[in-house]
Amino acid sequence: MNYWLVKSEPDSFSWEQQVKNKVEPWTGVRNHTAKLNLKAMKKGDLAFFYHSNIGKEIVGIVKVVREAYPDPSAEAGDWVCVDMQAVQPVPAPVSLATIKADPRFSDMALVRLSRLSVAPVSAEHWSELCKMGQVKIKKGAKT
DNA sequence: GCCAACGTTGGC
DNA sequence: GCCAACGTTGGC
Repeated sequence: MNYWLVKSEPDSFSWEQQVKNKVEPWTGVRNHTAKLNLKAMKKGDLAFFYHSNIGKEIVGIVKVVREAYPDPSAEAGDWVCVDMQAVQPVPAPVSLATIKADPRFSDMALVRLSRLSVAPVSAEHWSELCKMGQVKIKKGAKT
C-alpha cells in the first residue's frame, strides 16, 4: 500500500465534483515524472486530493480503484490515467503554508517539487497529515 | 500580475 | 548531444 498526493485546480476539477461523481478518471497528466507515479499506483492505494492555485490545501482523500490505463484525453503519446474514488473529506484542510512551516515535511515532494502534480507521500507523512486534518480513519485507510 | 522553477524545443 | 530561448505551471 502506497500513499500519494494528487493536485487539481478547483477551476477545472474540484473536490466537490469528485465527491459528486464518486469515481472519476484522473486524466490530463502531461508530465513524465507524474506519469511514472501514476503507473506506480496500485488498486487500493490512497491519495490526498490537493487544490492548487485556489485554496492550496489538502481537502480530501481518494482511493485508486483502477490502475493506470491509456489516458483517453491524450491525443498523442503514451500518457496514462487512473480512476479515483472519493473516500472522505479532510475535516480540517491542511494548507501548503502549514506544511511548509513544519520542518517534518521539508523533504516532501509537494514542497520540493511544487510543479509536480502527482507525488508520493511517505507513510509517516500520511499519518501525520491525517492527524493534522482531523481525519477519522475509515475502512481501507489504515495508517 | 509577477516571478521562479521546470520542461520542452530548436539551433548549432 | 549540448545549451539557450521560450512556454507553462503554480506560489506569492
